[in-house]
Amino acid sequence: MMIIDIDFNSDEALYLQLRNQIIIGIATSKIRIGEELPSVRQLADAIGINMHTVNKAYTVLKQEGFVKVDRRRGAVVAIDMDKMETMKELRKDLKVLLARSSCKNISREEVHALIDEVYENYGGLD
Amino acid sequence: MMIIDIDFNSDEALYLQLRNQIIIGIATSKIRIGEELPSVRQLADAIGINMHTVNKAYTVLKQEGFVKVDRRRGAVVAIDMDKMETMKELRKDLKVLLARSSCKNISREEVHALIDEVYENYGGLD
DNA sequence: TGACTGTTATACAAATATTATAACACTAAA
DNA sequence: TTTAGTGTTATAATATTTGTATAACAGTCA
Repeated sequence: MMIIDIDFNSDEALYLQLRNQIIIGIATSKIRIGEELPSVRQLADAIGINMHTVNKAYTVLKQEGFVKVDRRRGAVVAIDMDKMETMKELRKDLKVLLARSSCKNISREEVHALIDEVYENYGGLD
Repeated sequence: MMIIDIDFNSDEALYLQLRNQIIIGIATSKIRIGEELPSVRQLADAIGINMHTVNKAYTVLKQEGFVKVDRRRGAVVAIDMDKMETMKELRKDLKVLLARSSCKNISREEVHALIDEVYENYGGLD
């Protein structure tokens, strides 16, 4: 199972930290397509948080098309290829992110380089 | 003065919508460095929201180094060049964003293209 | 003085986040 | 068939965040 580390001092909601780390886990193949996520009770116990907080993360992941739920196997990684929807969201997020960086004198080239850096760090996913 | 349009049906907090739009406004030179933002009361009236909501947006912008406060002139656009800090935050945001896109089969090249597209749309800021 | 700044202090309502128990329907294995 | 494991749902309680509402304060400027 992948390692999840939650920052209880972060201002980011627990269920969102969980969601983000699971998405990163999928992208970096620490969790494979078809693989089962730990049960809500297991993961909640392991982290030391409530079952419902994990359940909320799983529900969001399901709505966003990262997992499907199988009665027999629990939450299973399964990607919905809603590429258009995702592109739309990405564009909106990037608008703010690029405005922020531009204000702070971070050039377009530096952003491109930063992206490549993150990709390399992930170990060449493409 | 720049145009602010708030989506009251959005799940994004009003003060964050405000913050983001002002940052985009600065990046796209709709508000220039040294220029004064409308007073909290003026802007609140114009949008039809409470003074404190605008004040919160301004406080966040100040903490993040986008405006400074002048007793005489109110909130003035002034960028703190805390480039290192901003880079760190960008990297963290990009980690999640790129993981998300990678899961949805959006390639590295498509992300680069999307970024260039947003930049072009802004009118070539650098 | 008078009108305007941001700031601060309360108070309140609504929504969200988190925890806590408990039960339900279903599945798989003993 | 019992038992233990899934996710799901319901209900309740608490804490935090968000947004609004008044009101006052100290400083600035015409």
